[in-house]
Amino acid sequence: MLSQTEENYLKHLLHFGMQEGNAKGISSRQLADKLEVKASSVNDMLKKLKEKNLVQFEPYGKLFLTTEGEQKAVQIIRKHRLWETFLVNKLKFNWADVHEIAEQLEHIQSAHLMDKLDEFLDFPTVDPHGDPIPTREGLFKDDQRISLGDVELNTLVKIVGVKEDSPSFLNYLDKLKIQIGAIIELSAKEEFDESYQIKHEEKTLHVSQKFIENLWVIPTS
Amino acid sequence: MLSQTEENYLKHLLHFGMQEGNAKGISSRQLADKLEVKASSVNDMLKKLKEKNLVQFEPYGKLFLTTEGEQKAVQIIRKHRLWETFLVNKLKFNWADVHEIAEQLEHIQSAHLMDKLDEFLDFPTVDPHGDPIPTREGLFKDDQRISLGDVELNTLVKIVGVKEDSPSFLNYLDKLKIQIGAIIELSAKEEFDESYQIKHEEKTLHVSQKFIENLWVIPTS
DNA sequence: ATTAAAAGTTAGACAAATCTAACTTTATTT
DNA sequence: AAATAAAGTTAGATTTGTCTAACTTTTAAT
Ligand SMILES: [Mn+2]
Ligand SMILES: [Mn+2]
Ligand SMILES: [Mn+2]
Ligand SMILES: [Mn+2]
Repeated sequence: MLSQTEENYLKHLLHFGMQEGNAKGISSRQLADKLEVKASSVNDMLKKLKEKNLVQFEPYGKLFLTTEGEQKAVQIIRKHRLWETFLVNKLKFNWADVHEIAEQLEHIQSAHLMDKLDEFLDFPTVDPHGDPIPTREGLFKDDQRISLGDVELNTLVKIVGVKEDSPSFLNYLDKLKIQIGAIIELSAKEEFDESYQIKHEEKTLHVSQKFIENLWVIPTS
Repeated sequence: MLSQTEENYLKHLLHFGMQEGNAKGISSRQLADKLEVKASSVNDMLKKLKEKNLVQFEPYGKLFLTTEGEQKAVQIIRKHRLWETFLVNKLKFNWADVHEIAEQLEHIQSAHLMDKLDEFLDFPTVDPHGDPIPTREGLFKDDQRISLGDVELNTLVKIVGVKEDSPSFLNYLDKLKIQIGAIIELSAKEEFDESYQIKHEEKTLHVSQKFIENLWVIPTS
């Protein structure tokens, strides 16, 4: 059985897209920053995970999750998202407050519990932030969402999720009364500071590039 | 913040009735057996908990939980029992299967979560095994339950709980179709092997002394 | 092509929670 | 009271995950 720490390393590796064959392999440096430990700690842990056949790497070489490591990581993400869904849908938590608690709950060891919770939640496919919930078998429904940052001006889109679920961003969305499911239009770009105008329910809002890049959308036909 | 290990020590000390002023102070030997560690490990941990003002003890002397230690322990028990209630009432777990998972869930750190869960469960006062759930403030409703082992023959009683929530005992009760709330009568005792006859819904059952001592009951007037 | 910067690695140390083995104190027998 | 057993303590070792500080390799800049 994996320790919570080992699980966290695997999860972050998957979030960084470190699956086998994925070109944009990320540095252990960034992993260290993200996990808020020193690079040497990351190095020590990677050796340990390699020993357990969960990652693959050679000194000064490329780093990858093995299939086994990826599967483990996916299950942790599944648990994280199911718990977040529970907290919001059942316990009526604000969507900005659930991530921290889910960081703890994702390490509870009981496959049976997750099956029961999944059923109780009526088999949700996305979490409160619009992130897909993998199946029991570890499969993600393939999704067509794109970043609002990649959308042409004057296209109608539906917001389906957020990239980063930081409280500051989520609370900002709440303040603007923008929720998942909202239909918006990216109506203008201000070259000077790369800011944008978006239209939402008759109102026009003015937001930053960072803001629009943080939203997942799908075009509405 | 306390580690899970520290929390487990405190919880077990409370279960052993080690509150200040309680005469039946238990030995660290028994604590070691229960926690499945060596006596020396217990000794090390007790020193640490003493340092943190959670227990009080001198070498070769009596051992007690401080008020602070007791409060912490009560909160852990509260969390354990609320989670068990959630698992049975909401996720439809069998009452024999929840203890193990609650052992993990009791260590999740979020007072807000427990308040929300408490509300979601409609403020339960007892867990699925009939054990009282302390309030937010750490108070146990004082209870009149007594052991079925201490009941006179031919008294009608209502089963309100079980002492040990081991799967073997709980599954045995399921097999006998005896649930919490059942009205039974202790109808006869066999001197030879200290076994008993109990009446339950027209049927007469034959059970051991260990069995009846494991049930909490209240007399029905 | 050198040099400088960044990234990655190693050795040695530390705190937490555990252990074994030896020792001391207290309790129980005879 | 002396001997034996049980309980409790201590010292020193181990494992996990981290650190610092020094070192090596790779990448970027001049
Ligand atoms: Mn999250
Ligand atoms: Mn999420
Ligand atoms: Mn329990
Ligand atoms: Mn219980």
